[in-house]
Amino acid sequence: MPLRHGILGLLNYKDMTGYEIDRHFKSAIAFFWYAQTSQIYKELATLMKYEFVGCEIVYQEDKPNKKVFHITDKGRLELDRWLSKTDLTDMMKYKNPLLVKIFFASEIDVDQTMRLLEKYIKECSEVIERMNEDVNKIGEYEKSIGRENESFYWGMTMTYGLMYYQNEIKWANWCIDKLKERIK
Amino acid sequence: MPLRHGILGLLNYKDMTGYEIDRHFKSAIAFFWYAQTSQIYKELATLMKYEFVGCEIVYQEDKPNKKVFHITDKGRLELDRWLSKTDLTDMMKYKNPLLVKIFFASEIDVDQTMRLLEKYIKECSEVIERMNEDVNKIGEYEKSIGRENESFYWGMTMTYGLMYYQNEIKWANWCIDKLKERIK
DNA sequence: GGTCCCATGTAACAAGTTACATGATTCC
DNA sequence: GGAATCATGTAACTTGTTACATGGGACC
Repeated sequence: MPLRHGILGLLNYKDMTGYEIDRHFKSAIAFFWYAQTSQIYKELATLMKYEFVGCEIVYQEDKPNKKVFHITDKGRLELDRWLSKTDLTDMMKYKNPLLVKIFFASEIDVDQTMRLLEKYIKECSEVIERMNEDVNKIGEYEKSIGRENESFYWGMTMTYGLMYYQNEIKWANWCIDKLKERIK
Repeated sequence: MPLRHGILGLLNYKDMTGYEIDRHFKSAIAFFWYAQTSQIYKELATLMKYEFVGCEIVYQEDKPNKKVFHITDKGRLELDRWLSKTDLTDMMKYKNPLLVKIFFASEIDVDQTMRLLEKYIKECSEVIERMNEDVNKIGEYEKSIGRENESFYWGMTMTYGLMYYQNEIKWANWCIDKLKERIK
């Protein structure tokens, strides 16, 4: 349910439109929970059904009309219930399609596997670059969310991201070295 | 599609029953692609429909009858097609429910967050322990799969697992230190 | 008597993906 | 003239989860 509760978490900071929520999921949250725009709107509909959120329609002249969502007491209760759970089963269900490919890589030739790993290193570097830009936007983010204290935990996820992608690069380079040893 | 192609990958090594495939997904593959038993049987049905696999029923007296699956030429073609793709979009859709929780952790008290992180460290350590046991079973695995060369790539995923979970522990400890600084 | 291994699934549901659909305004 | 921003979704489909269902044999 991370998407569901992620949306509740954002609405707990301040009222937002689906569009704004989507933008958060495509910036600060993107590297650890990518969500489709369509899924966010679908999830908002579900949250309305459960009465975890409510909404008001705001009519605008220069821009399209919008629905501003707000969290309800029931929603806040649900958010706290979820955040307080220390159950880790979800967290231990790590899934990595790249490793599935590597596991069976003996079927394909070594060059192709190396190219895949090199491409992966490039992608990871780009994620790190984007994240470094985001770190500088921390003040901006605080303003958009209207709170200061939250950035402490935001920093913790950012540090995670940097450590994670650096580790990925380290591993991929190690693999490439091993593969080079093998073909020579 | 990693589950689909994971099954094809295993059947490419040798013929297996759904039960055997399930056991592989719960041992060597478990830490990077956990699959429900029910989903494996469902996926096998889909693979039959596409004619990527075929099966024979083997009647047994002392044990329940079983269906032994084998990969078809069409299935082998599909496996190679998937393995050769160097598209990384799937790989970059990293999802981490723990980070979603940490991102919003300012809502709950610091002690609870620390307990969550400590529990996570424990779980990660256990995964590492289990993996270390598995490394010693490498010969056994080779026998069960009937090949030698494959364990090279299997080793690459094992190294990944060890690096990944060690990195997780490192990060979680860093977070706990930061939280301790904060409350004192 | 209880648990583990072997062995296979179905049904209902939840979550996520892909493709499509619309349309005005603003900025370069 | 084209791209980006604002703004909201639906429909069809795929993938994954949870709960249920069955049952014999081996081992302690």
